[in-house]
Amino acid sequence: MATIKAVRGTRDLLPPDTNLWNHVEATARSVFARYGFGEIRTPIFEATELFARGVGEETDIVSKEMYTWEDRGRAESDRGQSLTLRPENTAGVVRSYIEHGMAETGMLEKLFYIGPQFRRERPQRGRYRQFWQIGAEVLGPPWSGSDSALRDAEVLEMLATLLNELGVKGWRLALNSVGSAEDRQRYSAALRDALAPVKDKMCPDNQRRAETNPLRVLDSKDPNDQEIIDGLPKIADFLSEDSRTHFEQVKAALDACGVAYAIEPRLVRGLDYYTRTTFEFTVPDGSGLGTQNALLGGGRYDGLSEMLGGPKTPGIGFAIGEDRLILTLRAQAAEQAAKKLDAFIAPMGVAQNPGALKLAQELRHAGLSVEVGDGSFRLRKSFDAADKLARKMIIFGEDEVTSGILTVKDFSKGEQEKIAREELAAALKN
RNA sequence: GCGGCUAUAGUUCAGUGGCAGAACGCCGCUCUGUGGCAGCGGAUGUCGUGGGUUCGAACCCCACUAGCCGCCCCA
Repeated sequence: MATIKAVRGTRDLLPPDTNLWNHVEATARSVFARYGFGEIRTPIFEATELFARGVGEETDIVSKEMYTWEDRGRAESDRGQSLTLRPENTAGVVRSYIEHGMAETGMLEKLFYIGPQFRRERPQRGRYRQFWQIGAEVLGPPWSGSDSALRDAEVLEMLATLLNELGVKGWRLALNSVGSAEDRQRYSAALRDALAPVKDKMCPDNQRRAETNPLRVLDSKDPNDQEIIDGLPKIADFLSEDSRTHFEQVKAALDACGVAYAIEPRLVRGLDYYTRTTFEFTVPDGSGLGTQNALLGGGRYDGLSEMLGGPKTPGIGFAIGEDRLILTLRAQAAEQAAKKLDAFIAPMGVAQNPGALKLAQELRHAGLSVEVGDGSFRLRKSFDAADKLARKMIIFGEDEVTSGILTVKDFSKGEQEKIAREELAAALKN
């Protein structure tokens, strides 16, 4: 009979890998807490319309990558509703913000999330159909200071701190401003005009983009088209006074904090809701990501709340590709020191099993990590198992029970000592 | 969604038309309370799935599925 396997583009995360996942998430939580972020958990599926309106009907994500189905509820109210597994989390967070009237506090909200997202793409290294994002959003009514450049810089500085604390090497921050929605509109029109006479000479992909989304032409990697692209109008020339000032303020604050960045006029992000500041953190070749070298991306989305029918709520946020972060850490890290248990108890004979379990209970209650072997194991087998799992092995046999003195082998030193049972927990902590 | 490469033991892989293999790992014994070394023995398996060619297919052909690499796009 055919065995059932994890569906394409999904995978199991197993120990010891999950240790690294937990480490990454714990570090992120710790950093976020220091910057005043609280955790939000939104549903894994939402009304399809949320993403259509928020992320943008024309984006690849919405037009061809979503897992969407029609609900079959009994109630008239939910029958036939179109639902979608979330392809990203920002729209859900903003929906929740509006729904719970968080704007009414007049305060800035700082929210972070960690969770799976779903996109139906061709799987590849660093790209899965169920993938994890660690993200955060800063949002609030305009009078909360949510549109201040200070917040952009704070978020970027926080990301630099997080990557450094995780030990990511060689990261690079690419920064750009795509301007307000109006700036973008004008720039897009200018690009279309500039491309019209020359697009026939470009590759088919770029010809298509010139029509549908001219900003994306800037991203093109096609070497033959670079000359044309270099000659296109620059976004910087289309920024309004406000947008320009805002961008300058972001840069000034980053300079003050010593966060290095590279201005990249061609950095255009694909989601429709981005305005003004956009950014991306990449890692160098050889960091385990292949061509998917974007570790995280984000930007400002001053109009998103209104697109979803909410009050004017400027915001800025980012999403880290946790799968990619893990790949990078694994590729960059020298041999990961395997986490070992504090002790392995080897009962000598099945008659000692109950007593061995009792000893394990005592040690575990004392805060130690302990595994128990089985009395049927030969001593040699116990040694083999213990050496793989634990730093020390406790021999638990008749002699030890009657004398109350336990034999403890320390694998790192290769030494063996006798320790009284009352002192065992304390001794194992060293 | 498009193109290329790949799929054999738990793992890494060899085998390119004639008995299904190696290394590591696993289990047992030498060796019933002192292992890791060594020696001996053992199990590894629908050769990704289905079909075709052939006296005979892991090997050649077709389809499918999955993985990897690139494109598109994105985290």
